[in-house]
Amino acid sequence: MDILTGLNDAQQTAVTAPIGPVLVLAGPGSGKTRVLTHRIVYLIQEMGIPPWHILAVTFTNKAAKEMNHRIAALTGDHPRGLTMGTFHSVCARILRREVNNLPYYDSNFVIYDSDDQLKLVKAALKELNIDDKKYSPYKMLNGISNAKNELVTPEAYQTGNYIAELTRRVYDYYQKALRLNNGMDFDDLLMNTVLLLQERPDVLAAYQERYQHILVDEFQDTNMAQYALLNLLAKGHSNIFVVGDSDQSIYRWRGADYRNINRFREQYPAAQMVLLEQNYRSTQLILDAAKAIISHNPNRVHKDLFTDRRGGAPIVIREAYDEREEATVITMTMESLLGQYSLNDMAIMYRTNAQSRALEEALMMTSMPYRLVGATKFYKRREVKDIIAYLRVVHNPADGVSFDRIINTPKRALGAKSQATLRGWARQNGWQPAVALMHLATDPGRDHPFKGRAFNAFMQVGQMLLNWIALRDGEANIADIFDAILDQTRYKQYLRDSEKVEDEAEERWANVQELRNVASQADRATLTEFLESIALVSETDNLDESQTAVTLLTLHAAKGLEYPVVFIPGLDDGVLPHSRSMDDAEEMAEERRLLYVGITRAKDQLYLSHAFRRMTWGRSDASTPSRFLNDLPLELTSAGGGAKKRRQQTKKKASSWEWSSQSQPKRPKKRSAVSHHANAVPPTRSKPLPAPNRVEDEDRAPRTAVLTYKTGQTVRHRTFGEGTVIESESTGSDEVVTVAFKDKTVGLKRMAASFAKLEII
DNA sequence: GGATCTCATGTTTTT
DNA sequence: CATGAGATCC
Repeated sequence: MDILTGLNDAQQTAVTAPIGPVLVLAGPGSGKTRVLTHRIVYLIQEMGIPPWHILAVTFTNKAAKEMNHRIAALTGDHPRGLTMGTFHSVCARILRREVNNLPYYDSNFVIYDSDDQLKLVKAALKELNIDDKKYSPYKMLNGISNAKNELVTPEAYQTGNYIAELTRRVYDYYQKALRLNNGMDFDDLLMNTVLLLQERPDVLAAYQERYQHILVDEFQDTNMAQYALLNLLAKGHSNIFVVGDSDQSIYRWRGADYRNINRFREQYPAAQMVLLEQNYRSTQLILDAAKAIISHNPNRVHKDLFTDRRGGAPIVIREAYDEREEATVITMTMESLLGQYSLNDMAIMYRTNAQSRALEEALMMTSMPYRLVGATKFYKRREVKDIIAYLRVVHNPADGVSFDRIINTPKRALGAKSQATLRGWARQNGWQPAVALMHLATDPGRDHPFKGRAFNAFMQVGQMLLNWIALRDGEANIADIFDAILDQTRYKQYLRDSEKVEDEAEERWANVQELRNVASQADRATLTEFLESIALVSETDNLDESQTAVTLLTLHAAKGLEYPVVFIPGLDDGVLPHSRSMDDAEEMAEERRLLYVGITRAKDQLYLSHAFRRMTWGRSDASTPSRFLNDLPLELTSAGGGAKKRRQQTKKKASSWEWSSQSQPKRPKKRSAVSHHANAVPPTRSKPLPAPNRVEDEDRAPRTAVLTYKTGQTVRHRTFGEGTVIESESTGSDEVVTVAFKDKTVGLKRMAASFAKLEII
C-alpha cells in the first residue's frame, strides 16, 4: 500500500520533505499524528533509514502508544529498534544506560513523584531551619522545578532577594538529598540527561550517531531542558522534524514555552515549514467560532482552518441561575440527544476540577453513567503507595523517603523517637536507614543504641529486607517479591485492623490486588523496569472506554481528544478566564488558548454555558459572563432561550433560565429572592437546551412514545430503594421519571428510565 | 502512639 | 465548602 494514499497535499509535503529540519504547524484536527506516523514509515520504507536511527518523542505515554499502534498498522509490524517514548522515559533509559558516567548514582535509582519531592523539600526546610509557614514548601518546590526546567543548577541559581536565597539553599540541600537517596525527580531525568550530554562529548557523539533522525510531537509544549536536549542530539545532522501548534500551548505554568517554535525557526533558518490547515474533525461553524476566539491573541502565526464539513449546528450559549442548574440542564440536554448520540459521544470540559462536583451530582440524579478523567488516582492511594514503597526499598535500599513510609507501616511501635535514634546511628556509620537495619540484622552483635521492643522491631524489619533482597537477586519474579512482602508484613491484617469501616478495608485490599495484577503482568520485566513504568504513567493514560458513559474532564486533559458533542460550562469571568490570570497578559492569552482547545474538541455540537451566581469557596457570588463570549460572532450561536437577545444588551441582569418546580422543590425560594428585581421569564417546565438539529423533528412528530412508568406506581431502584412515581415524561428518545423515594435522605429524584432500571412493584 | 480538633488554603498537573 | 496538614490532647 502506498503510504501517501489518503493524505492531502500539505500532509504529503510534510511526510515526503527532504531530510533536514522540518517544522509542521498543525492546527487542531489536522491529522498531525497521521503525519508523524507516516513520516516515520516513509523514512524507513522510502528513504531506507534503519529504524534504530530514529527517535520519536511525545509527551504522554498515550500518544506514544497510539503512534506505535498506527505504525504497526501501516507496516504490519513493529519496526525493530525504533525508539519511541515520552521525553521522560527516553531520558530515563539514557540515564540508566549511562549510569557509569553519572557521579552519585547507581543503576537502581528510583524516580520520585511529587509527593516524594514535597517530603524532601519539607525535610530540607526543617534541616535548614526555615519556617514552612512563612515559606510554602509548594512554592519552594515550584521554584526548584522551574530552575531545573531551565537547566539552572543550585550552584548557578541567581539570588537577587531573600526568598531566592532561601530557595537556593533549599534547592542545594534537596539536590544532595536526592543523590543520597539514589533518587531523581521528573525534572532531573531531563536536566541530568542534558548535563551529561553537555559535559561528555563522547557520550553525546554516541547518541548523535544513534539518533540520526528525530521527530517531536506537541513541540509547543517543550520546555527549555527539552529544547536543549533536542538540539544537542540534532546538532550536526539537523534531521529534526517537529510538529506543533502554538495556539494549543496550555502548559506554560509547567515551564512549556511555545516560543521554542520561534527559536527553532531561528536556529534552523533552512527549515522547511508546512502548514496543516485542513481540519477533519469539526463543522465549519465550530471552526469559525474557534478562530474568532483565538484571533484575539497577539503575535500568532495566522492559520486559516477549513473543513469540508460546511455549515453545522449553531453553538448554544446559555445562562444558568447557578452551577447546579447549569449541571441539571446539561444532563437534560444530554438526555434529549440520546436518540442521535451515544453517551460515549459526549463530554463535559471544565476549567477546574472543583467544577466536576455539581456535574457529578446532576448526573447521579439522573442515573446517567459518567467517567471522570484523572480522578482515579490509583497510584496515589495510600495502600498502593505503601506497597510501592516496600518494593522501592527492596529495589533501592538507599531510598529514604520510601523507607520512612514503611518503617512503621504496618504499626511496629516504632515512633518518632526510635526512628530518630535509627537515623542518628545510620548517619554515624554513613548508611541510609534501611541499609543500617540490614547491617543490624546480619550482625546483631555489633555496637548499636537500640534496646528492647525497638531493637526487636528493627531486627525484624532488617531481616525481612534481607529476605526480599535475596528474592530479588534470585530467580523470583516481581509477583513473588510482592507476595512475600504482603505475607511477611501481614499487610492484609493491618488493613483490617486499621480501617474502622470494613468496606474501606476491602476496597483497599482490592487495590492492593489490582496492583499485584499489574505486577504479575510485568513478569518478564525487572523490578527496575516495573518501578519505572509505574512512576512514569499518568492517570489519563488509562481512559477506560469500555463502558458507555459521558466523559468529564478538564480542558487540559481534553487536548488531543475529540467528541461529537462538547459541553463547556463555567464560562464566567474568574473561572474561564481564571481569576489568577487576570493581571498577566501572557496568562490571559493562555486561558484563551484553553477555550480554543475546548471548542476544537467538538465535532458536531457545542454547548457553552455560564451562571448568574456561582459558588466559590463556600460563597455564592454574582458572576459575570466570560469576556471570551463577547468574541463569538452572534451569527454562530443559536438564540437559546433569549440568550442572544440578552447578549445584545450590554449588561445582563438576571437569568432567564427555567427550572422544574416539581423536581427541584428547594430552588424557587432561592430563586425568587433574585427574580423580583430581575427580568426573569416566568417559571415554566424545565426545558433542555435546544438541540438545533432536533427542533424541527419535534414539531413534525409529536411525542407519541409509550411511557413505561405512570404516576402513582411503586418502583424499586437498585441503590435508592423503593419510591413512588410522581411523574413520567418522554424526552423523545428516552423517558424521564420523577420518583419520590421512601428514604428521606434520597428524596425526590429525576432519572432517565434507560439507566435507572426501575423495577415496578 | 493515636484520635481529635483547628486552621489555613484553595488553577491547570503530559511525567 | 471541603480538604488536608499539623498541633494538641488523651
